[in-house]
Formats: sequence, structure tokens, C-alpha cells
Amino acid sequence: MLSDQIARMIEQMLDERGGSLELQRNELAQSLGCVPSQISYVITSRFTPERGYLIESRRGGGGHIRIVRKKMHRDEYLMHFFYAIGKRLEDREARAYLVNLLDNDVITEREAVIITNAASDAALGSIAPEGRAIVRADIFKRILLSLMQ
Amino acid sequence: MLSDQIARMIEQMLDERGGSLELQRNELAQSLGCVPSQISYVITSRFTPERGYLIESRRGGGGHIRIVRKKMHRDEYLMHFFYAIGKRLEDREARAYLVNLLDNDVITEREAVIITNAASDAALGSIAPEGRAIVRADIFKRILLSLMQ
DNA sequence: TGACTTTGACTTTCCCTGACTTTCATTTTA
DNA sequence: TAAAATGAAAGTCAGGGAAAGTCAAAGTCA
Repeated sequence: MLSDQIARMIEQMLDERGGSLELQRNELAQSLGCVPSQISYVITSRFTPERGYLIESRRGGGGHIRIVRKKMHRDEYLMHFFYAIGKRLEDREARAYLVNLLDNDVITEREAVIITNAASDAALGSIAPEGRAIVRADIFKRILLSLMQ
Repeated sequence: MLSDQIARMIEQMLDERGGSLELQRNELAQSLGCVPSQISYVITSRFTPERGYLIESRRGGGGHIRIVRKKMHRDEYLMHFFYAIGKRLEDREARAYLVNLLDNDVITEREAVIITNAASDAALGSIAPEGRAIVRADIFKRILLSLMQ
């Protein structure tokens, strides 16, 4: 399959370059004889943050796509919480999680403060009350993922 | 890329002169072999207030462009940003702010990562796209406030 | 059948240029 | 000497080109 081939190629380039690389979408597509958006598809479907990759890009002349492989020595703590959080997360629960993470030196106090505020009802005030717990859960998961490196 | 080169050159001059400088657009363009409006483009796209620069200029004979890199202290910085953020905050703007806060040692890299993720479109995925910038602005302001203490 | 792939048309972003406009200081003119 | 002309800057804007992003439709495979 084309996608697999592209993914393998990118993996190999990452290996050669110690985990990060910059590529040009059109160029790579050209050399593989595929359509440029195929490259986009592979990157968005395979090189996701969940699987430990960071993507950034720039459009326009001389643009590029940058892929970085995060060294995921999986912190089981974070994983544990990640999977423990369901579709919704109430303010109270969130605070409990943070205390736990703080107690276990997974985050600093300042970081806890930041996260508390980011996910506070106050910050999410423009969202309908029923929706807040959902957004809060998403924010939390996103942060936990970002801390797993 | 020409723009990057020009931006680097200006940054370097700023470093050498302790954070502020006066340049002549035509002269600089000449020495770089580019069109004068290219300099304007770089200045308006890269040396924005969001990134902590002040621009003033004068036309006519002996005119010039003055660039000042604002050096503020922690709380001033936070205050400045707090007031700069309006009702909405786009992803792109948010990142620019964070880079600035990071560069000025107001936040750590990990904190920047946390905030980036907390306010990412991905984390706010359950909100309608038009609403995200509003929530993002709220989250940011909340976090900035929490850091001023 | 349903999830994943592939494609291509269209959109957005960014860079770069050049023509034209505005502003300011200096010089010339009435 | 006041007003007008001149010239030297910077500002603006539209347009073209290059690259990546998006999305829906069609195709494939388990």
C-alpha cells in the first residue's frame, strides 16, 4: 500500500537523521509518483501526537513540513491517568488528579496552577455548562499527552 | 528565504545595539539586493507588537525606521499580554505570545507546552470552530492572571 | 458493509515585486 | 519671507507564484 510505503520511508529518514526531519511535500510526492495530498494523509493519519510525533509546517515559497519523533519512554503515571479520564471530567475530579500528579512529582506547583486555571469553569465560561466537562476532559488528555516524552 | 535572512540581520543588529535601532529602508534593501517593500513586509510580518517589538518611522528626506525590542519585567509582561488579548485569540496568535513569554523567561518550556496543548484546536475540538478562539482567549487570560502572583 | 486509501479540485498562507501614494525636508520662486 | 516646487524617503496595495491544507468523492480491502 502506498501509505505504508510512505510511512516507512519517513520512518527511515527519521532514523537516519536522529529523530527529526524537514521535508517538502511536493518534492516527496513527486519522487514517489503520488499526489501531494497523499503525503498529508499519511502524516495526519500515522504521525499523530498520540503516537509520539510532532508536526509543524510552513506554506508558501520554500515551505516545508517538519516531523519530530518524541522519545516516548512512557511514563506510566501519565498513561494511567490518560486512560482513566473518560469523556467528561468535572472540576472536582480534575483537582483530585492534579493533587495526585503533584504529589508524585510529575508536575510542578506552577504547572498545577496553570492547568487548574486553564480548565477552570471560569476559563470555560463561554461554553454551555453541560459542555464544560467534555472540553475539560479533552484539555486534560491533551496536556497529559504533551507531558509524555 | 530572503525574509528570514532579513529578519536575522535585524535581530543581530538589535543584539549589537542593545535592543533598539534605526535603519533606512532603501539602504538596507540596496545592500541586500532586494526591493524596499520587502523590508516593510518583513517588519510588519515579523516585528509585531505581539512578538514584543515597537516600530516607528519617518518618511521623507533623511527618513528612517526605528525598531525597539521591548524589555519588560515579568508582571509587566503578563499585564501587557493580558490587555493585548481581546475577545478572541487565534491559534497562531497564541503561539506567538507563548514564544515571546518563553523567550523572556516568564514561563518554562514545559509550561509553554502545557499551555499550547491546553489551548490547541485539538483540545477544543468539541467546541464549534467559531467558538474556539473565544474559549482560547479566556483560558489564556485566566492563566496569565494565575501567573501574576 | 465499513473502515481505510487515493485522488484532485479548491483554499489558504506566505513570499516577493513593482507601481503608485503619502510625508517630510530642502530649495526655489514670487 | 511665504508659498510653491522638488526630491528623498517610507507606506500601501494588488497581484502572481509557490507551497501546504482541506475536503468530498471515488476506490479498495478485510
